[in-house]
Amino acid sequence: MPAPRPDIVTRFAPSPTGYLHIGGARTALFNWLYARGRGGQFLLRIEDTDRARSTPEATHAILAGLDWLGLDWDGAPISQFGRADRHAEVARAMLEAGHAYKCFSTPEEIAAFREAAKAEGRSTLFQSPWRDADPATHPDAPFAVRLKAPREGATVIRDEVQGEVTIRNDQLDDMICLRSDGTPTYMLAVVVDDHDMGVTHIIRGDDHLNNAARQMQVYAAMGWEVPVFAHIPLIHGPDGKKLSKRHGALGVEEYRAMGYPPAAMRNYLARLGWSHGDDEVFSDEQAMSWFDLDGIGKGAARFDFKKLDHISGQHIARMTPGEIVSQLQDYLDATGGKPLSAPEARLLVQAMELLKPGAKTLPQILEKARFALISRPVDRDEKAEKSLDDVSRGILRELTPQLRNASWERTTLEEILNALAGTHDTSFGKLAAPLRAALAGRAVTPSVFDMMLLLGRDETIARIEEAAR
RNA sequence: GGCCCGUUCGUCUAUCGGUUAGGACGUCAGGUUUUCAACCUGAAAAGAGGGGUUCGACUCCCCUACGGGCUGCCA
Repeated sequence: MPAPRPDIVTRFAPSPTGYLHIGGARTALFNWLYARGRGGQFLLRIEDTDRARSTPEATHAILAGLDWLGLDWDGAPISQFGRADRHAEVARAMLEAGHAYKCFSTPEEIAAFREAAKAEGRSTLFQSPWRDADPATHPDAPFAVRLKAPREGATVIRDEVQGEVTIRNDQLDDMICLRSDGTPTYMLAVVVDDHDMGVTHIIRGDDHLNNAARQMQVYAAMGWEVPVFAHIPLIHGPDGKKLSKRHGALGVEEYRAMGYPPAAMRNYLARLGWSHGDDEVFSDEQAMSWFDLDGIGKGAARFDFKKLDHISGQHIARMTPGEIVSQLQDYLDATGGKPLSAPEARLLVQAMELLKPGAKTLPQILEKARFALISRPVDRDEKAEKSLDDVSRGILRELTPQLRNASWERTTLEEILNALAGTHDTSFGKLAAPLRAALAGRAVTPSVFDMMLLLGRDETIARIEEAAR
């Protein structure tokens, strides 16, 4: 474990315009790992300054997503919109200090400027005529507050992932800090909030890399200390293109509904774009102690369900029966399934060792557990029905009397079934199929002996008799 | 269009000037087997292209290609 750094503060700052998608979840995870691994703080801020697109439903979905993923934040989530007065105050201070100015250009004028610039092949960065206007000549009209950004020189971003990134100041325009209706823009709000919240490390998507340069100008104007930046590459879809809803830009709720345990999601997401040597499957504790900014890759990663499945299977294999059952309940809850009753839960805990080998997701365990959860009459699917022909029914009828007096243990049952197969000049393998059909109603099940042992003599015989009819 | 970032097996990645370029997922072959899996063994599989720098480049520099981002009174 690195030395404790309680002074470290990270944050996740989603805008509530939709569900928590996989990219956002990973950004949150990185911030969480970084802070938690160092004894620092992990804060949550909702960037809801866009009143038209922000919704309470989205905020709720994001909080629920983080909650499911197990990413706990410190303190109450902060609403950026709720801090509008403070943002305006900073804008005023910059205005007074001459770091910002009132711009009376209307959106129409700006649009016309850009169109003309484009037509003439000039830079479309807007150059406000009000930048150096005499305040005495200001009209009595609504105005936006623009940052008076330096036009000479360059701004360099020292990024923990991307290295030193230099952007010439003439590539940056005077960004708007306060809209003409007096509300703050994101560009101003992030800086003010990050500063006020004491954020020391900003880990976010690299779609903000260029923005960081403009934001640094605000830090400079206010004389604030610039936090450490780490712009992480975005996640791409399987085709290498931008992630879209069609292939993986699903909300984390979808992964919950697909039955991936949150611990597995954390593990998989952590490995997507970050690595620690050859370590692939690890615990939260390990991830927290290992996670560092220099282990983050520079290239965009693609989401791979196959690997997620594998990681998920590994985690399931390491969970205790009790943990799995409680995750099963969560899965059932997420998918609208009927919760497991107390006896059912106990039964699954007892049977878990034969249920979990090979399972990659929670529903796969449920499917394997089906035989134990159902009651007669056993509903058989097509494949199961097919294995119950007249011959096999006949064999099953021979079996039941033998089972009635047998001692109910694996070795005895094995002897009985092997002997029975022998008398019919066949292998036990052939016999197993109709037995599966009888006991579980499916062609794919756990071992027939395991099922018989768990079901007990009476239920086993009853199901076989039912199938043999 | 301008600016910025990226590019190692199909995928996630290791490598931080000298390696038979390593691991994992997936794939294929074999083994095991009571079904599906799981599991075990093995194999195929990579430095985008072109120039430099250097005794020596995946690694440093430049160009090109491709991908992504920003360029909003969105975040």
